[in-house]
Amino acid sequence: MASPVFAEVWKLVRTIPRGRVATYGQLSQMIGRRLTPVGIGWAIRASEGLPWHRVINARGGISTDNDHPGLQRALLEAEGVRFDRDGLVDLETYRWKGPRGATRGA
DNA sequence: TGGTTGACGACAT
DNA sequence: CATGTCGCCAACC
Repeated sequence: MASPVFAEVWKLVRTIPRGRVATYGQLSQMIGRRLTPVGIGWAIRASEGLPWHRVINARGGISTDNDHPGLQRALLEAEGVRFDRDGLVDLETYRWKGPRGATRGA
């Protein structure tokens, strides 16, 4: 693979529980800021078979609508993630806290 | 080899 | 509150 950081991103994305979401900036910080949010996008885009639909922007909105119109939202809704009228996810509710954040009850 | 763009984010205006 | 600019890492031309 191109870079170990990519693998980290992939592993991290794979760790996101079903019905939960993470932001690009969040993942960027999780890997120690070794990759910028844009880099996260690159890593995910260059991967296959990942739950990429669980990765959204800092506003809780979809940033992949250009590549897959409506797909990401549909996939998330299929997992029980609700969108408001602005098409945004309530990060306070669905934001994934990380691999160790699971220690706390929902 | 160098410059620009991008599945983004935060701050300044 | 909306728009503009810079930062960041990797890919593309």
